[in-house]
Amino acid sequence: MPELPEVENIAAGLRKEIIGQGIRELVIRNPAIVKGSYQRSWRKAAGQLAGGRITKVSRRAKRLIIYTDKELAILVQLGMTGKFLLYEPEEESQKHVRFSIKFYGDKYLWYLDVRRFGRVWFMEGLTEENMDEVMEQAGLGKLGPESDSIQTKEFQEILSCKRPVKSLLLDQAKIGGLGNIYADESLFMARIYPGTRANKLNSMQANVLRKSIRAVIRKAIAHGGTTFSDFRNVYGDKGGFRKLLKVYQRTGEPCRKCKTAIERIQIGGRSTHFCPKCQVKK
DNA sequence: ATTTCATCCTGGAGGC
DNA sequence: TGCCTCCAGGATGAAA
Repeated sequence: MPELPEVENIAAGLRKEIIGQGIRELVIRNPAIVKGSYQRSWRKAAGQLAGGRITKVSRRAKRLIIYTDKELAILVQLGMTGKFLLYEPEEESQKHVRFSIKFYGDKYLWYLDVRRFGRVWFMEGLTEENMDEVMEQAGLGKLGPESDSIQTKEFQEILSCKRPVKSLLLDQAKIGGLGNIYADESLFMARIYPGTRANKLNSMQANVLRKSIRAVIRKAIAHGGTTFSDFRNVYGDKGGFRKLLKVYQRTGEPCRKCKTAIERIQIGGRSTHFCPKCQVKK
C-alpha cells in the first residue's frame, strides 16, 4: 500500500499529534511482526518504552521512524496494508490491531495491518545521521536516495544496467520510496515505455524521468496520497490523489492525453499500466 | 553479480 | 448463498 507520499502523510499527522506525548503503555498484540534484535525480547522493548516521551517522527523512503527519549526508536515498514490511526478505544473496535500505544492523557495510537506484511523494529542508537548504516546492521534492506531528490549524475549511474526501467524504479536499494502506483505514473509523465531497458535511455530521457518522479511524488504528497481501499491517514481520511491518476488501475480506460485505451502488462511480477501510444517502445 | 520468482497474508470483486 | 479465481500501495530469500 503505502509509498513515499502515503508514509509522508502519515508522518506529518503523527508529528502534529504525538510529539511530546508520554507513553503510558505499549501493547504488542501480534509479536510476530517484531523483527531485529528485539524479535524475541519484544516485552523488554515495550517495558523500556513505557514512561518515555515521543521526541520526533521522521521518514526514510517508505519507512516511518518514531523517536523517543528512551534510546529506543520505533521503526515501522507498513507493507501493503499497514496503517496508523488515532481514535479513542470507545469509538469503535477495529479489527487487525497489531500494536497500540496508550499515552498519558486521553490519546491512543493504533497500528493496524490486515495482511500482516508490515514489520516493526525497535532500534537502539538510531539518529538522522547514522540511520542508513544502523538500519542495514539491523538487517533491513539497503536504501537508495529519496526518490524526490535524486541528483542528475546519481540517477544516470542508477540507470546503468539492463533491467526494465520499471523494475529499477521499484528497487528500494536503488531508489527509495517509489512503489507500483508512482512508478507507473512517473513513467507515463516521462512518456517512457515501462519495459525499456534502463541503459537504453538517453541522457535527456533520464533527466525527464528524474524530474517526472519528483513532480509526481510532490504532487501526490500535496494531495494526501492515493487511496484504493486500505490507505488512510492517521485521522482515517482517504488520500485525494486517486482521481488524478493517469494510468495506474485505469486498464481499458481512455488515456487522458490521447484517448487510447490504457493497457496492463506484467513486469518483474508486478502489474504495470501504460498508454501504448504515449509511451512508445523503442 | 544480477535478476527473476515464489512466498508471506487477508479480503474484496466478479463469474458461475 | 456458496464456491471459485484473480487481484491488491511490498519485501525477501532462494534459485537461475
